[in-house]
Amino acid sequence: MVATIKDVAQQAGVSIATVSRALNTPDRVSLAAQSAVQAAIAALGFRPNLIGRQLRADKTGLIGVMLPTLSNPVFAECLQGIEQAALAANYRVLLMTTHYRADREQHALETLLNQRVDGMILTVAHAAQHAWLDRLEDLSVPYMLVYNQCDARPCVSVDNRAAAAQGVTELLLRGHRHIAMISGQLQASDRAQQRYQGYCDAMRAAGLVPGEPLEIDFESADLPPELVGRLTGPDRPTAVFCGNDRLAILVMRRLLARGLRIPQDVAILGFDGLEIGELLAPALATVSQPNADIGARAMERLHGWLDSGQRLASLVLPHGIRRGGSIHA
Amino acid sequence: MVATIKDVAQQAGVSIATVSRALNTPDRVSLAAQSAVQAAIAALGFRPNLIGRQLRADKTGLIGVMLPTLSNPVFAECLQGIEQAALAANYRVLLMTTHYRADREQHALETLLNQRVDGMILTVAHAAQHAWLDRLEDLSVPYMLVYNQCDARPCVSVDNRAAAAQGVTELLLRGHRHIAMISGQLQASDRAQQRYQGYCDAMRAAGLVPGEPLEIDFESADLPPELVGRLTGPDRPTAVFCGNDRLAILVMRRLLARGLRIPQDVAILGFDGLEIGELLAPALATVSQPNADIGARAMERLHGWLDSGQRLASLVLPHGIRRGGSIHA
DNA sequence: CTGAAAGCGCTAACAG
DNA sequence: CTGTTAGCGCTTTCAG
Repeated sequence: MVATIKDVAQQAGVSIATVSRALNTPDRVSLAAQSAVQAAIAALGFRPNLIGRQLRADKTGLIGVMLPTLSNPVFAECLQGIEQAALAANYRVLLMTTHYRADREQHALETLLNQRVDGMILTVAHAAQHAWLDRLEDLSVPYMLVYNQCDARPCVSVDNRAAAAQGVTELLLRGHRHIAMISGQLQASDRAQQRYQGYCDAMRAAGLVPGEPLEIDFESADLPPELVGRLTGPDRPTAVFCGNDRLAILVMRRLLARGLRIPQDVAILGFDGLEIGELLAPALATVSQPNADIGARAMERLHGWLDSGQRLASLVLPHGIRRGGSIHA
Repeated sequence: MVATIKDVAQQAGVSIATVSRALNTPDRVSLAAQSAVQAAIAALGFRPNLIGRQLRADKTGLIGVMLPTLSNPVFAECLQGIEQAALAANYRVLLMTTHYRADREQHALETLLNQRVDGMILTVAHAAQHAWLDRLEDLSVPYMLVYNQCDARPCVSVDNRAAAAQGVTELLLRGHRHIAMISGQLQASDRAQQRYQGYCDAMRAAGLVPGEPLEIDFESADLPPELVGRLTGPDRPTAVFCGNDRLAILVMRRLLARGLRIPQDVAILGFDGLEIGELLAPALATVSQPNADIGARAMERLHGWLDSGQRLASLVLPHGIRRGGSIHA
């Protein structure tokens, strides 16, 4: 059906080796052969089968990307950055999402490994203790973590703990003393834990007792009533720090619907820096991360690693504080 | 380094054929051999090289997905749906984005073809006349278009023209007579053209003269001043229909910043049904599409095609009208 | 139930 | 500069 290098060789009246050379090292082929091959390629509509090439070369030019979800624009933006950089480095992207589930992480990693991707860009639940990451190291498969932050692994992230502390300090500076933190399940995300640490740091530095984190499912579409009760009841906090912008948006919606005024009755601070937050009313204040950059830089570093064989260190990118109507009038 | 089927065979004291069978058709292998092979696999940490399998089978289990951008959540949500359905059907996703550029469309299609994906899910600029799509048909590579809507091709989409007309009719019902349409470049998107047609249909049905479309780059981060001038000047429209939600959000922001009240001074209607629009103030009214479903259904149909060899017809999914504060108080 | 051998499409020695 | 050949890892006849 579809033409192979053999057909081209026959059509052009040369050997398959010459065709291969004409394709890969044109300078080592006579002009006559070169043009005969080109003509044959055009006539047959030949396109090189990358599978054959990959098997032979033991390299695929594929980068495996594993992210929790694309419904959170944080990861979509990051993936956009990865894809951009991958294109520049002439790699292709194989995508898998895990929805914060360990079984899907495992399945994805296994699949990517079997597909013999040249390298991986991953966000995992817990970078520090992760049997599969250890396995990647054993196999010396180059990989970069994004969003995860962990001394022992190559990561591209912001300094989650410091960033969270700085964000909470903004709330403290505005006079808040009763500040709650809402987070996705700590057990499903080391970043969530680090951000909680940062919250604790800032509270303690101000001589306050940090509250327990109020956990909620990362992918839930709304707040559980119990949580809404705590945020609107008599003992409610005057400010809420949310572990990510998606949660912050859910909280804002629910509290506004309950008739609370933001920021007068309660201030809201997010984490991520989603663009869309700026368009909300009030505009969402947030600790911002350079999401597309995180992806792009991770891909660039992975490319360097793949090129040089040299494992690269982690990269901490600067975070920002975006002030907005949700924390001050 | 990494174990192959040969190593497993040696370790287990059987032939490579038996190993292969133990992997693929365990029932055709004796229990003794089976367990010897399993032991060897575990001992060596063997994982089957899919590249070898793919070359042999002339099937990759890969689905090529080509979308304009992931910065627009419409496509991220769609991709999420695709990925979900691909997982269920045991396919993997190879992702490329085009940023509405013809050269990148071409490059992506070429790459996917060379990588021998089993099928493709695509959004192209213009489905009707598209040389590469014709090429796919010639090669009988199964593909499904998403968002594009075109009689001659297999598409999963809403009825763009009817949906747009229905949306504009909502504005007409509220007494608007001077309704402008803002759109991404018509030349880069057949959907944009169809939606403009729908706008024209509704206007004419009301005895009004449709305006020329006001074009703006799909990926621009803000409105050009010239356009802002037209929307705020003395002859400004009382309602604006935007070809997608992202544009609508930009327009809302700009006009609010200029001191216009929405919807009293100007009503805004979007197209896409992004969730986030509900959280804006005022909430964005929009013509909604089932984005994740569009992706998932496209993948399911592609799977059917791949399974049966039977090309499947297009699927038109229902759209919705989401009323919101941006068109009525 | 098992093994030997061919071959998927391609590249890279190795000879000439 | 060019052709012959081996072989990447795997599945699948075809014999036994």
